[in-house]
Amino acid sequence: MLDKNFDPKSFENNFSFELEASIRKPDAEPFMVLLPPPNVTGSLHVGHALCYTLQDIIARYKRLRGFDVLFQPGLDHAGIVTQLLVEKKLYDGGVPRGTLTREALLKEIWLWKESSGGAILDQMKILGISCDFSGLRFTLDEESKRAVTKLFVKLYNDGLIYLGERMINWDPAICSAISDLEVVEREVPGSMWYIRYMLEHSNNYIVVATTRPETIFGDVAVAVNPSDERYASFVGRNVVLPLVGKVIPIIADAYADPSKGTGAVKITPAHDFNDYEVGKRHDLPIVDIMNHKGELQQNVPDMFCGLDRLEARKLVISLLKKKDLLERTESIKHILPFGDRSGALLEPRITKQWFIRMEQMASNAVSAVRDGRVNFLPKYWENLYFEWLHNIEPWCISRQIWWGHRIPAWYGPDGQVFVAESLEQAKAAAVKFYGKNVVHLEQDSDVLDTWFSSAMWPFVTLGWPNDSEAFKKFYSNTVVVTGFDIIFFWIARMVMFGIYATGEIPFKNVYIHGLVRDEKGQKMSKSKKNIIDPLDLCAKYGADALRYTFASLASPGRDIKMTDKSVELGRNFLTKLWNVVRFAQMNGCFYNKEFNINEVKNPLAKWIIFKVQEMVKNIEQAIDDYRFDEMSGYIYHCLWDCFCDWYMELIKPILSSSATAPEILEGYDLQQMLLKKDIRDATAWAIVQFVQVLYPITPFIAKKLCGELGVMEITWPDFSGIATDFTYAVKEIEFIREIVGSIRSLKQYLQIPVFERINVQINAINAETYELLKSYRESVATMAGVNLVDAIAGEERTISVVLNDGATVLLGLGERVDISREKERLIGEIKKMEKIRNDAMAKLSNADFLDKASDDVVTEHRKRVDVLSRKIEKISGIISNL
RNA sequence: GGGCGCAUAGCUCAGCGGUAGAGCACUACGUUGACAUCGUAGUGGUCGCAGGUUCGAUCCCUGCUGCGCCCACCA
Repeated sequence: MLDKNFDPKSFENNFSFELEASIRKPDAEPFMVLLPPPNVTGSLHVGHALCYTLQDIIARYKRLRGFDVLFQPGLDHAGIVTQLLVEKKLYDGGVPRGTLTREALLKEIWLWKESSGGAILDQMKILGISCDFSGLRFTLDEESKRAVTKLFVKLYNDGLIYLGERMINWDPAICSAISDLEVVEREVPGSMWYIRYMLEHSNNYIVVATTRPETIFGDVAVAVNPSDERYASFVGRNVVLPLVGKVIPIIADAYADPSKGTGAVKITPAHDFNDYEVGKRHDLPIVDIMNHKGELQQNVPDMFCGLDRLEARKLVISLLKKKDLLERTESIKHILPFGDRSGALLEPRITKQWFIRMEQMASNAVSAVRDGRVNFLPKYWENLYFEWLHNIEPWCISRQIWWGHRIPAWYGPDGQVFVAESLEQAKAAAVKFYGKNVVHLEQDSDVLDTWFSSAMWPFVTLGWPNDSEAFKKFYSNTVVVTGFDIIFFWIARMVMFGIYATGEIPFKNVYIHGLVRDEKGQKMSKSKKNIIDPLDLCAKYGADALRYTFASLASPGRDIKMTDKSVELGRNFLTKLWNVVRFAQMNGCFYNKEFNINEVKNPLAKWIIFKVQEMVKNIEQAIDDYRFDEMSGYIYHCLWDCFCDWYMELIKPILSSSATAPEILEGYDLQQMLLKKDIRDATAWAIVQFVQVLYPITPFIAKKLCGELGVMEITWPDFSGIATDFTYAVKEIEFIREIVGSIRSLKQYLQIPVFERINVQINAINAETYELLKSYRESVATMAGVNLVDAIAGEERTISVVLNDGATVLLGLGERVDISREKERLIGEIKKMEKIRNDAMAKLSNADFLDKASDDVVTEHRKRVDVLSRKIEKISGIISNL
């Protein structure tokens, strides 16, 4: 028997889903849920919890529907994040950064990975994510390494990967190049300094505005706009670079914007993206003044050597002031680039890096979505995808760190590069190239951007480049669920690499869920201290309640504002479920495998079967549309509103009737007994259906209740072979609901105490309805809190309700009826009805409406007018009799 | 500067060319043998604004306003 208190903790820990997740069905249709591998350093935050829950719902649902579901977990080695984390730990333990050799550091990172990496996997189990953990993959495992090397070499041989010397975003904290996507821009306070650049051989000067005075040592020109008349006479002359004394030209270039600063801009090709382009146009020298840590190093006066750029800035300003070359300073707010991982202010730098040419792959990726092979949900996210792919830049894939896939390129003594799958192959290529044996080849020290291997995830996890069975079966038959923030980082790159490497798209559907925000709609962040920990919520409300809440709130395209309290939605619902099952149990409703829907006679049972069937149909549609909110909503309303509030209430008199078991048959009404058995079976049956459709969303309680009910295996409801016509039963119950509802409503309106069971007489419109009422007498009386009588005594005052079919409900009120108030109420009723009726009548008298509106709509309006007219007429009659 | 999304009850959000919905909150009553994590009945909305299309617009179109986001620029 279920406990009186619903306590998820009492059973959630007892269930593990690894086994069922690992079951393969070789002959079944394949379906893959592509789980975004969390960082090996990660722990479960609320965004993961949402994302994984939605995927798990799909995976479990598809399993129930008979698919061979592959839901494979993995971990991402997360190059920069992980290396920074371990270096920090080492630093805290007294090992300064940069003191370990490559091998030693990698050993430390692997040790850390084995001991404390992947904690998130256990947290996923608490949430009930049904991955096949036996198939766990890592983006840096041996198979991935082989695959990454293979793909790199293929890209290189196809001329898509190249080594180039270009300006890139450099992170001086990590001392590595990063890709454009890893740059985050933030507005920060700063200064604009107006500096005098003296004209050569003159006392005249030109004022240049800059936010980066320390780069003055890298200046190679001052640019003005060719159409800027203020400076027309300056073009072609030279200025003396302040603090340096070097002479540089004033050039005319359209890049200089007369409306910005003073209209004259210093050109520092080594340290600014735009200046780099200007320098190329004017064939200017590149004067690099910084090292990899962002310190001024070369081409600067001695006193600046070794100073950090920000320190150098202060010194430059003070010196300029001394020399009276600083005209003025302005405080401004400006947007500067920072590294997304390190948070450091980035430096544009010209370095040698590996790049991938993206145009062709991007164009193929665009086509895949354009022609519908890959679908975004909601569809509008494809705009973002297209926008990025249309303006795509070469992808800088080399990183100057050690934790990651080492670039399979080797250099000969003269710097000649050999890209190959192994040192042996590189050597062979070198021998061929040099025409003799090479003593030593040096492997490129860089590793690949983490996203390079992530982009291969859909096929690497299936065994690519081997021609595996898994690959043939599952590849492309896939959905991926993720947040919009990694559409560029991951989704677009998977499509590009997928098509390039395999010729096929990696997945069919991309479901983009919303962001989980705090109650004010703010992003959760450590600094704002508004983080909600999903594990706390699991501990407080249970994993199922959290999962159910996520499903309910997951409306497409909407962010989710969430607080602890939101989870009460799920908790309350599951409490309701728990209690109704307990009640059924108390009344001897246990799952009967022999229960045959086609043999059900009782209208109540028929009604609930119909409602459940309708619910299941709706759920199936909802989940096909990825409408998790609708899916949970259908279950919620069917269980709570139909099953608990009506069905269970209506059957109570039957369940509590004395008819019990065949062995004490004697003396009891056989009809009653059979009816009771029917109702018990139907009740248990309905509960089992609820539990089954809830299983994808709330697997723990589903398992628990199935155990209680004696259900061996959870399957999806199957309504094939049902020959029952439910129409009449549905009509019956709707009629009963209307009667009970109207009596309740009136009783409260009249402020009649709940415990006072007034007499009620129902005037049926025909014999059929009369019979119907007889069989629901007890239920109606209990639910409405009244005595049903055949006739209310003549002297008693009554008031009436007219039902939709014309039947009348008379409430006997003794002497209490306030006639004028009652008149008022009825007139109010009529007014409401008249408004609706007149609206409909107006439409029906409109020739255009009759002509152009669909037949269904016209018929419906006619019916509306009929029903309302009849009711209005009856009520008018009642009024005039008062 | 370019683009995307959102605007519906006090709050959080569904919905949709044909009588405006849910949950929470609120009000009244209720502890009746499943459930107070509950029940019953209510209150509450000219569906952001202005035009247009349509027999009919909260829904479709255009413009505007407000909020959020993405990309680009930023001497």
